[in-house]
Amino acid sequence: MAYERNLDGYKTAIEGVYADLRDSLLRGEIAPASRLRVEELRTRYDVGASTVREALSRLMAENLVTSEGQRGFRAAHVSLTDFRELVDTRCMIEEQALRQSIIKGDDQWEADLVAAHHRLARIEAAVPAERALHWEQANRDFHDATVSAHGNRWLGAMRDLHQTHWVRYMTIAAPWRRMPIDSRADHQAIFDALMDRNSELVAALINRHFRKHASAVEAGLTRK
Amino acid sequence: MAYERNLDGYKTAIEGVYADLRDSLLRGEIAPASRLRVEELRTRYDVGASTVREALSRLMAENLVTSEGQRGFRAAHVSLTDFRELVDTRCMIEEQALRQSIIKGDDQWEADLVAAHHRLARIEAAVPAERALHWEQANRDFHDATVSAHGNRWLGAMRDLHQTHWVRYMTIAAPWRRMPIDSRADHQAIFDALMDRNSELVAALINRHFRKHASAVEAGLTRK
DNA sequence: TTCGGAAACCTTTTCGAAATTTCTGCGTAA
DNA sequence: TTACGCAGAAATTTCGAAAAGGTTTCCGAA
Repeated sequence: MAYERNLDGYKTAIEGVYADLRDSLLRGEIAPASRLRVEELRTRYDVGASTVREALSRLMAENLVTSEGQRGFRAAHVSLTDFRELVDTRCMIEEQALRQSIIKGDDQWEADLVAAHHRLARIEAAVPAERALHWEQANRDFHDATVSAHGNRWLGAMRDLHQTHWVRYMTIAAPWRRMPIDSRADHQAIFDALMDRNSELVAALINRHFRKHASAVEAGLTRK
Repeated sequence: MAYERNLDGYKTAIEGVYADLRDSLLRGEIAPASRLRVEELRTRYDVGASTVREALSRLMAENLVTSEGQRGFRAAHVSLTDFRELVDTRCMIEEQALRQSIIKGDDQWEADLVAAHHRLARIEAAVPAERALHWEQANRDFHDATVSAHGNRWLGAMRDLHQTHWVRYMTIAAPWRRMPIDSRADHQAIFDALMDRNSELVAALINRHFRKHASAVEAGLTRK
């Protein structure tokens, strides 16, 4: 298991280990529920025991890692039940963020949204090769732009957390599912409804949109 | 600043320091935004540096402590803006948890709710001396009982987090406000609406109930 | 006086070994 | 066969000192 990581560019060693470990967890390189032995990580990153422990402690903040007194750390477990609960709350959070954004959104919000949607639409209309390269980022930017006017940090933090775990489930259970077949129409519809400031329609659309993505993950989770 | 703490009863020293520090933070014994020096805490609890650091790292999970690379830890800051955002999301979360509970609630939920409401009503009808002693716990138990059937761990975790910070703001900004004058009528109305499974009414009542509490805190925060 | 820089000081961060606890495998007794 | 217990191994947790980085103070030059 000899692989060297680059921990440069971070202010402290803890941050470097934290970032790399987080990345491994989100990429699915570390299996859910597997043990994260301090001694093992210590040699992998070539740092002290407490540096590793502190990085792991910080990952506990995002529920990516769990710990049980005197029994070490583990990667967060995954389950169909857990994922379904995640989807439910994610829908709720996104819906609320969108409703707030529609209420508070100013010209700047609209302008940013138009731009983000334009970029995404271009990519979704492009050939598969290009899509694969940029879609993920453009998709995320678009969704971020839709809610960018909500202006509530607590809501934002919850949204980030749910997005993080969503990505992890995607990677673990449906890594092939890069871009859902019909997301282009979804995004157009959401964009139009937002420009109309039609909250009810936006709410209905985003729920459907998310649950469509979710079903692919559920299928992947069930298969195992 | 010589005060001895009891760290017994915890599996690890980290957990003990974590629990005591958390308590101090919630009691307002540690001022918001004040620095949390490792060296100072080290001597206070008579433990090693990394034990303190890890306890602080775990408090970061709950946003009770912040850290900036190479510049140590600080108690979370408070502000009127932050509190208002907290209140908004707390209302949203509680409303959703209640709606889910109403949908999923079974006989057990109803029975527990009746019992919790009964206990709370007794205390709210009692003489001030007794109220002061038990109201806080009974109030919390009642609200927990109202949402106990929602069955979504993500929602539950968010709810706990918001409740934690709510308590902190209460303690910091309005420590005298033990029991709002008219919470008795509020709780009765919420209870009745729940038994009727009237979601819309419950939603309206809980928002009003929370914002009533919140205004006392806002006044306290503004005064400073 | 004001500014720049350097030294002294303080704090955070990092490490590795020691202490503590849990896990594992094996032998013994019921 | 199953249960129990007890070493030995393995892993976690804890400590305190040393290294690294930030902050303050003070001195001299402009």
